Amino acid sequence: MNQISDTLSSGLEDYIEAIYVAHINEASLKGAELARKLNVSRASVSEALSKLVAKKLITYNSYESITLTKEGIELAKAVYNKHHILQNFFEQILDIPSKEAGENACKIEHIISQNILNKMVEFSEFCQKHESFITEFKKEVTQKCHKYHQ
Amino acid sequence: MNQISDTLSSGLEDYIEAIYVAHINEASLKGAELARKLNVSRASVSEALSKLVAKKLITYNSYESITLTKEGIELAKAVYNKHHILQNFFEQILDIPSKEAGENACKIEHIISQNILNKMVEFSEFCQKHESFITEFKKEVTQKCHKYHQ
DNA sequence: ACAAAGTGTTAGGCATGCCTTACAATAATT
DNA sequence: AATTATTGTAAGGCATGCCTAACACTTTGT
Repeated sequence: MNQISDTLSSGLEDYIEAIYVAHINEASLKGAELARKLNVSRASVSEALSKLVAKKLITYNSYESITLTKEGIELAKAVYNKHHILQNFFEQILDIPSKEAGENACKIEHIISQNILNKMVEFSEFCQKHESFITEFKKEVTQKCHKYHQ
Repeated sequence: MNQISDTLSSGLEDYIEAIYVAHINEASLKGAELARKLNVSRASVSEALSKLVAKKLITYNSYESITLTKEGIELAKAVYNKHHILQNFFEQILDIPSKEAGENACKIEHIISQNILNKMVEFSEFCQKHESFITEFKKEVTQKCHKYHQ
């Protein structure tokens, strides 16, 4: 069972997301390179790619570069979008440094509900229309920090 | 190794958090009850409790109720706080229904960085001082929904 | 006191995902 | 062409956490 299920484990989502990033950059990607990108062993990548092939999300032959199928692209795009929504929200609204925002987004993207993500987008848009609000917030936080460090 | 490490796996965090909730409600809690609360088998609870005992976070003898040690309380409180910050943020700021907010908080609490949680608190406080902002947001979202469903 | 109900534990398994080691196959370089 | 570097895979393990089944122990209620 679960050969071609509709959802991916968070581990496999990480792999397909990384493959998608290469795809939109029109960069060719082999297993060894993917292992470096994700900081895992080549063996782990090998296992993961087999699973993604079994689920028909990628096409892959040893020593060639990895290709996403149509379904793979759709699925990867969904994960990638989640990542971006979170990253933007953390950076733009909460004023979190980019690196930290990205690291957190990477983990949360696998478990957060779509409804919350949608609300995050709406909230961001609302904030853009009331620009001064976030500006004010950032100003206040900065002042607070100064107080603590005086 | 890892008998008494300083951090808990997300699974164990769930257990200790549930134990803490009983603790602040001054309710006595046995393994079987915990299993029902967390929707897992008694066997899984048994394993988890052994680990928490080994880490000296709880005291537990079969057929008696579970007690948190001082360290256990500290650790549980930290997890519990994270949960609350997330739940509040989702409910108050993003206007997410309570149940969904709680379910998401339960998962995200294990992986989100403290810095983001702190910013969420600050942002919530800032919003409270500018009450109309969130009120406006909720109003707009509601209107949007009506448009979609017309 | 004894049966029934509730509680706890152990053993054996499943699924994820990661690792190292060792080996195989291909690519690149001399 | 031969050597070296890179890449891929298979085997065997580790850690998490969850499950069922079977059995043991305790508590409750008649």
